Amino acid sequence: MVRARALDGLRAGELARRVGFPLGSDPVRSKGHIGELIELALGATAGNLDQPDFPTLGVELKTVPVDEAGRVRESTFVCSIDLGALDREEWDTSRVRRKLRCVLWVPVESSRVPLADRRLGTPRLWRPTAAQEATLRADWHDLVGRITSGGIDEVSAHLGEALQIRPKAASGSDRVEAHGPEGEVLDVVPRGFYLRARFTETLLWTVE
Amino acid sequence: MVRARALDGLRAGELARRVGFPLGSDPVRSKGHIGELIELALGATAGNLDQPDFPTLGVELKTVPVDEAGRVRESTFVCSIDLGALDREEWDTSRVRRKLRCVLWVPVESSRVPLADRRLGTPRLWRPTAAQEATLRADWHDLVGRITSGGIDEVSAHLGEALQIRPKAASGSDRVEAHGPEGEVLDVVPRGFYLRARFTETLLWTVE
DNA sequence: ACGGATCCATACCTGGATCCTG
DNA sequence: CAGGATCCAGGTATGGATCCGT
Repeated sequence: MVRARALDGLRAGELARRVGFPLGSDPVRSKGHIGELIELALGATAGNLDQPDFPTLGVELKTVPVDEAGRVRESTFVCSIDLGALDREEWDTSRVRRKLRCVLWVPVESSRVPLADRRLGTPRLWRPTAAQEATLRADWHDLVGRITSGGIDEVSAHLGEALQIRPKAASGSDRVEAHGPEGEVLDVVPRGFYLRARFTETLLWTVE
Repeated sequence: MVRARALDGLRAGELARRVGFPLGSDPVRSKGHIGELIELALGATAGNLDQPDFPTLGVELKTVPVDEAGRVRESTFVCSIDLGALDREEWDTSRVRRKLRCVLWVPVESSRVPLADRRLGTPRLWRPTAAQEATLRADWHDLVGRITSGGIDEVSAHLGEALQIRPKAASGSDRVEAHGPEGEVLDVVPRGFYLRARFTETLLWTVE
C-alpha cells in the first residue's frame, strides 16, 4: 500500500520512464499498457497465470478509468468464461469470486489526453462487503443459470445489476464451442464477466 | 502428387531459396525446418490446427529421415496425448487414427551434412493396410488400456510394436496433469504417440 | 540403437483493458 | 450511453521434428 500510494498524482509517462516501460502512443493500440505498467511498478507477478497478481498477498490489481469528477468511465473486465465447464462451477469456488476477493483499485485519469499525460489516483484496497457479495452472487447465479438452462444466446449485456456478460475476443468473428438448450454444439463469440461502471464507482468512493 | 514428385532429388537449400523459406543453419535449432519448408512448398495449410495438412484432400504430410541405404533413422511423431481425456477416447475416433488415415511421406536425406545439402526423395502416399491398422489398433488399445488402468507411469517407450509413447516436451521438467491408478492427480512430463522407425520403414518400401 | 530429452514456429487462450457506433 | 467490438502481451499447448547419452 505504501508503494501504491506513492503513485498518487504521478503521470503515466513519468512512471513509465522510471521503470523503463515502453508506453505506446496510440491509445487504440495500447489499451492495456497502463495496467501492465502499474503491475510492473508494484512488482506484480507478470503473466496471466490463474493466480492473483500478488500471489502471496492474495491481492488482485486493477486500474479503473475515471474522469475529472471521479466518475468511472468503463466497465471492468473480471475473467473469461469457459462455456463448456460452467455447469460444473459453484459461486463459492468460481473464478469471479476468487478474482474479486481482494482488489487493489488504481484510478487512472481517462480522457482524450495522451496516455503519457494521464494521472494516477489514490489507490483503494477493497474486499466485497456482505451486501456487495450478495449482489455479485445473485447476478452470477442468474447469469450462469440462464446459460446452463437456455444457452448463452439467452444472455445479453443488459442482464445483471453489478456483474454482466459481454463479448471478450479479438474480433466479433472469433468463435468458441458452447452448448444450446438441447445440448447442441454451437459456435459462439467468447464471453467474459465484467463489472458495471456504476458498481465500481460506488465501491471506489464509499467512505468506510 | 505431381507437385510432390517434382521435389525428388532436390536439395533442401535449393527448395528453400525458390520458395523464400529461411532455412536454419544449426541442425539442433532447426529440427522442424525441412518439414515446414515442404509444407510451404506443397501448399499445406500452415499452422497446427486439428485438421490434416491438406484439409480438402484429407492428407497428412510427413517428412521421414532416411540414410543413404534408405533406412529410416528416426521415429515419427504422430500427435500429443491429452492424459486427462484418454479414458473417453475410442480407437475409431482417436487422433492417432485420424492422423494416420492418409499420409504423404517425403523422405529426406539424414546424415551429418548441412541441412541445405540434404536431398529430398520419392514421396509415397500411404493408407494403412488392414494388417497395419490392426497392428496400430492393438498397440493403441494396449497403451491406452495401461494408462487408464494403471496410470501413465506404467507406460514406457519399450511398449508397442509399431506405435509407442514417449515424452513430448521442450524440457524434461515440463509438467502436465495426469491421474494415477487410484485417481490421484500427478504432474508428469507430457507425452506423445510416435511410430517406430522400423514400422515406417516397411510402409515406405513395400512394393504394392 | 533407441528411449528420453530437447529445439523452433505458431495458434490459442487468458489477462491487461478501452474503443466506438447506433 | 453502454452493449458489442476490438487491440496488445505473453504463457501454454500443439505440431514441425531430431538430438544424444547410455
